[in-house]
Amino acid sequence: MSCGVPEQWLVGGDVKEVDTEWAAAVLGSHSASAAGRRDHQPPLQAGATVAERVVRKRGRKPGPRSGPTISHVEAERQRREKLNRRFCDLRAAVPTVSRMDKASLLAAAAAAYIAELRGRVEQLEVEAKAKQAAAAKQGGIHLQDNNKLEVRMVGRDAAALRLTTTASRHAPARLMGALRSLDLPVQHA
Amino acid sequence: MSCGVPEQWLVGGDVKEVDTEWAAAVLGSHSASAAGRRDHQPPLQAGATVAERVVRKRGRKPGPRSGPTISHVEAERQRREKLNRRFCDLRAAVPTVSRMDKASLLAAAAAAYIAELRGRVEQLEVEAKAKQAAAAKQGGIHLQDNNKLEVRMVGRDAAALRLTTTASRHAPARLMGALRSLDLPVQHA
DNA sequence: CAAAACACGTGATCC
DNA sequence: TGGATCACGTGTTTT
Repeated sequence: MSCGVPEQWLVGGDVKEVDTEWAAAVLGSHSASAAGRRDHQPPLQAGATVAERVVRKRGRKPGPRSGPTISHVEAERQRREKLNRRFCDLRAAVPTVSRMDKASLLAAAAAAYIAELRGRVEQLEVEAKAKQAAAAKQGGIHLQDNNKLEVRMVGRDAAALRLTTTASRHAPARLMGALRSLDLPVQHA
Repeated sequence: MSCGVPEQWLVGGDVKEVDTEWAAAVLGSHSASAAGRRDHQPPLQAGATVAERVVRKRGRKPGPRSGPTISHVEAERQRREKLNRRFCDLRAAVPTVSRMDKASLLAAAAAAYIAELRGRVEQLEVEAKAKQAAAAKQGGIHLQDNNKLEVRMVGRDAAALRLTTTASRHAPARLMGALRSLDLPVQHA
């Protein structure tokens, strides 16, 4: 039931002029509040609260203005609603079961965004590297730096390799990766 | 200047007790507002507004409460601030020159999020396909039969490999081919 | 009860 | 002018 659709928002048909005896408490601290909290079903549970919403309107003028104000509050309500809808849409997209504050959610979203961009860049770089590798391939084996790979056959069906490199920092790991990428059954490291 | 750091927040040193003659308008519609609008530099531009913030404090008790309220408002302010920070972080991550409403921004973030996830699964699928293709490649050496490849590290930058195969006809040649395809500098065979 | 999170109405401000 | 967006203080609910 969480984050669902409006679900009969503005329930009780006639919503206006609740005729509250307000005599004093002139334009008191904007009384109205009453709202169901998270999980967005345009927060507000049916009951008495709908009335509470429109309290405040009687004598004549609470403050300087009265005309455009009521329209303003509605507009603001719509804005809030839209924003929360977006929040929910994002919650739906997030993997972790959505028990997040809006703040944390935003953080996650930003993280995902940069991750997405970084991924793009990475893939492009990879493609570029592939190009380069393809260009350099036909020459077969070229000994850049002082890298050496000695292969000595042992019997008919066994080979002993000795890889010696200077510059590479994680040469072993890269060798393993390369071998694995060949789908060679590596038994032991 | 947009979305920057606090930049001397709470500027004017002494900020309290603006001594507003408030006699009437007891706890009027929470007067205080005054804020620089978007682009978040903890919204509020230096000037007179800083004072406006702390208006309302005089006689003694505006309403029933006075104690925990002032703490509450501060907490809420911090919450808002944090949230807006997140919003800015997200704006920074977004490519389009960042002239977006919070709502649109959220939408974009959600879109990016799902894109990111979709990219992940896509890449995984691609990898799986690559594995399969590599396995099916006829030149390759795959682990059917009793083929084994033992790798033993010698020092930090040297590796000794031992390839044992049964069925292959020209195992050594194919090994060399495979290694060559990796663009590894092979010195001796 | 206190702290945190949310929703609401309202005053500004910009276009 | 008026609609759209924002920040703010406060009341309410959740933990």
